[in-house]
Formats: sequence, C-alpha cells, structure tokens
Amino acid sequence: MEKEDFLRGGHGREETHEEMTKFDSSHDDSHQEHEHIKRSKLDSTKVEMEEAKEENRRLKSSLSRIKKEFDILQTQYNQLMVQVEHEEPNKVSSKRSENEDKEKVSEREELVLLSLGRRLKSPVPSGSMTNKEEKKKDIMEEAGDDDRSVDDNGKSSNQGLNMGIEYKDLSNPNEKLEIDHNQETTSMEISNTNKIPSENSFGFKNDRDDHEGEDEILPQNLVKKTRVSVRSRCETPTMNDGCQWRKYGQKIAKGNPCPRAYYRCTIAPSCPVRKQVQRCSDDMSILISTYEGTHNHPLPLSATAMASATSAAASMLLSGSSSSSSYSTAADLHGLNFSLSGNNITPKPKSPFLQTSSFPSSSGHPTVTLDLTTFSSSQQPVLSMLNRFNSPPSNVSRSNNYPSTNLNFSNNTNTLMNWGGSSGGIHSDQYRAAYGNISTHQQLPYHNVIQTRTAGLSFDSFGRSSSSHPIGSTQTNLDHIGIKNIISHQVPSLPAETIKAITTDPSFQSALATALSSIIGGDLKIDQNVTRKESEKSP
DNA sequence: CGTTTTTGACCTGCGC
DNA sequence: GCGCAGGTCAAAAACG
Repeated sequence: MEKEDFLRGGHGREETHEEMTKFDSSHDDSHQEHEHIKRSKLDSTKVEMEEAKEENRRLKSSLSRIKKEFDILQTQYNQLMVQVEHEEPNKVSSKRSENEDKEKVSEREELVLLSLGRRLKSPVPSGSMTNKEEKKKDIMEEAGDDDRSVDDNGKSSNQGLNMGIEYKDLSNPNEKLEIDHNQETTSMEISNTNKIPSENSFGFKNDRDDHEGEDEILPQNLVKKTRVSVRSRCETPTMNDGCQWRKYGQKIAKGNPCPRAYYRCTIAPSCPVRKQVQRCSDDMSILISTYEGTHNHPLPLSATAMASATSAAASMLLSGSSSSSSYSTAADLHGLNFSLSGNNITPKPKSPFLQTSSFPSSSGHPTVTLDLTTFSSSQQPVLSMLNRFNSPPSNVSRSNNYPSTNLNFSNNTNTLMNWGGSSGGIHSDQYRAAYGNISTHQQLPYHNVIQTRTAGLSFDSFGRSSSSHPIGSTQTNLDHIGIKNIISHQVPSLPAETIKAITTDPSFQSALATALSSIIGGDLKIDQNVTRKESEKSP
C-alpha cells in the first residue's frame, strides 16, 4: 500500500512536478510573452496617448491663435467702422443725403465677400419668376437680407463652403470674418475700401457710374461676373467637383469646335451658381470648367474643397485687383492666370491661357484660372488631394514621400487628372495612406503648416497693402508650402511685389487653409455619395 | 412618371 | 440700328 502509494504518489508527484515544471516553464514563457505583449500594448497605448495629448496641445494652441486672430480682425473692423463713419460726411453728396438707404447699400457693396460658408436665401422656386425678376430679387436680397443672414447662419449646418463672392453688410461685426476651424464654415471678406473706381479694378467699362441710382447694381454685377476657371486633364465629359449640376444649355462657341455646356447647380433649387464646361480646342484632354456665382446652400465636402480652392483664386483676383495699380485695364486682369503649376517639366511653347478664343474668359468676365494641367513630379498638390476624392486608386500615386512642407497645386507628373464620375469616391485606406504620411512626417495641423513664418509684405483683410499689419504675425509662408508657384510667369502684368503680396494675403491663405482643412479633415461619406451619383451619370 | 438632356428659339450686351 | 456672339429658356425627347 505504502509502496504503491509511494510509487503512485511519488510517480504521481514526480509526474505532476514534471508537468508542473513543464507547465510552469511554458506558463512562464507564455506569461512572459503575454506580459511582453501587454507591456508593448501598454507602451503603444501610452505613445498613442502621448500623441493624442500632443495633438490636443497643438489644437489648443491653434485655437488660441485663431481666437487671437479673430480678436485682431474684430478690432480692425471696429476701427474701420469708426474710420468709415468719420470719412462719410466728407463724401456726402447732395443726392446721397436724399437717399441714405441707397448709400448704405453701396457701402455694403464696397465690401466684397468671398463667402466660403453657408448663407441661405429664402428658397424661392426659380421657375416662379422671370429672369429679370430673379435678377432683381438677387439684388434686393443681397442688399436687404443681412438681418436674415445672421439668422440663417444660426440655422445653417455650416457645412458648406460657398464658392463665389457676395456682398456683405458691414454693419454686423459678428459676420466680419468667420473662420470656423472645425472646417465647417469659413467666410472671408475682401473689402474694396479703395473704392471701385469708375474704371474699376476689374477693368469693366462702367458707364453706369455716372448714374447714382444704379450704383448699387453695378458692383453686384461686377462681382457676380467674376469667374474662376479650372483647367484640368479629364477624360470624362465633366469634372466631378462634388456638386450636382444640371445641364441647361449647350453652345458651340466661336473659335472652338468643341461645344460649351452650361450647367447650373441643382443641390438647391434656387442656387445661382453656374458652370461652363468646355474642352480646350488645342488639347482635347484638357477640360475647362468655369464657375460663376455663389452657392446658397451647404456643399458636400468634396465640393467645398473645390469651392475653397476656386474661392482662393477669386480672392487672389480681388486682392490683386484692389491692391495693384497695374490693374487698370481689362487686359491686365482679364486672363489673370492663377496657374497652379509647379515646376513645369515640359515647358509649354505657347501658354494655353492666352488662347482666349476658345477660352471661357473671353467673354469679358474677370476670370481666375486654376491650371491643373501642369505637373510637378516632386510636389504634392492641394488640388490633387481633391483629385483623391474622385479618382480611382490607380490614378493616384500612393506617395510615401509626401513632402508635407511643400504642398503644391500641381499634380503628379504622370497622373491624368480624373475628376470624372467613373470613380467611386476616395478610398479611405488611400486617404489614410496619403495623410497618414503627413502626420508621420510632421504631424502638423494645417494651420501649423500655414502659419510658419512672417512675410514682409502683406495685405490686410481688406485687400490693402500693408507692411506691418497685425495679421502679418500670422502670415502664411506660402513659399514654404510651395504656393508661391501658383503665381506663374503667365501673369506678366503683375509686379513681383504684388505677387508676393497676393500670396501672402491672409484672405487668400485662409481660403487655402480652408481648402486644405476641408480636404484633410473631411468626412468622406458625403463625398462618396456625391461621387457615386456623379459616377452613375457618367457614361 | 419624375428627372435630366437636347436643341432650337430667344434674349442681351457689345462693337461697328 | 444691325449683326454677332454668348448665354438662357423651355418644349420635346430620352432616361431610369
């Protein structure tokens, strides 16, 4: 018994011991592994936490910076208002005193708003009134709906970035400059406080300036006619810019065998935004999309990106025009080329910008052109980011060498811009791959990238040149992000100082920043929906 | 059947 | 005033 027990027990014990030892050792191993994994997980979590904290800090500092900027702008606005009030009596004409309302209206019109935010108008079915009535209504609304706009802003979802230019009431300081860095609303104003001269800065022949009764109409028309033209290489009939368009006409323009198609925005029934699409006669692969007007509704994010980019261009046009004496004739501005080219690899023998015979801008509208047809091999574009929203993965270089400090509008060398609807929207992994790199390399929020250095010459928010403006402290160093390249040699009438001034214009930068932010921080679902719809339309 | 596209007619502005 | 060109309208056709 004892022996048996001993043997059994001993054996059993031994066995158990062995097993225990085995178990212990294996358990130790696995435990150690487990611990190791746990520790590494913990470490990575800690790292993530640290990163999050760091990000949080950055965001906080950015927020405080933005607040400061806002304060500065508000102060400026107040000062300006005081100034305007002081100046007013000197300017008073007998007719003005007769009609003070008109005066206020014209004052409002001196302030050009590049609204990247939402500004609702009461949606009146456009079909219910004639064209003239509608135009009249537009004018009346522009002049008189300021109170409502505050209300509307409150109501709005603030998601949209309106491409285009509006007039805004000076009397509401809260609406002065509105930059929501949650990337939902960005509003930018450029005031032509220098006055739009008879031969105004856009070079319009302005017969009506003599007629004071029509003063309020003229600048309105002037701004309404400001267009932003986007040249891009695109195989599809239309460029998918995120908006929904309905074709309402087609014409064969003189000098171009390709028909010009006319589209209007159908996101909102009363949206006045129009688009013209035409192929370049010299290079059929180039699609010229010309935008005109201001969206009065929230835009899908992909559209906001394009809208902000084009707004930036329009802003540039306005800034340049209001600041440079060289803009005295239509020829100077007309065809101001907002070329987004980087280092042109293949120099063009003849600038396509100058082929105005087939160019939409030939109609006499001041037009800014974003040229997305010239490429740079080393620089990553802002607008190719837009492209990412719409292009199939094969068309997008999965760049691991994103020079986040050297953003450019130009596209990748061999990438054909594919804005067309054949794509199904951005692939999120692609998006992550692209922008993950930015964060890996530098992890800079866009405004950190933007606000890097102070440029010597700047514009104030009203388009006037100033060398020591408070905003200068937050100047974008556009050189730093490669945006200097957007002013190309194709703007011969602009002096270098002006070019620098334009590119350092805070308004311009804001718009760019918004464009960037709306791209980088965007919610892709909306975009995908829109893109899907667009792709369904495409043949 | 509702929406979009097509397309000829019409409107508007501009130059002569 | 006329002609031209750009832009828009709206009915019909096409489409989903």
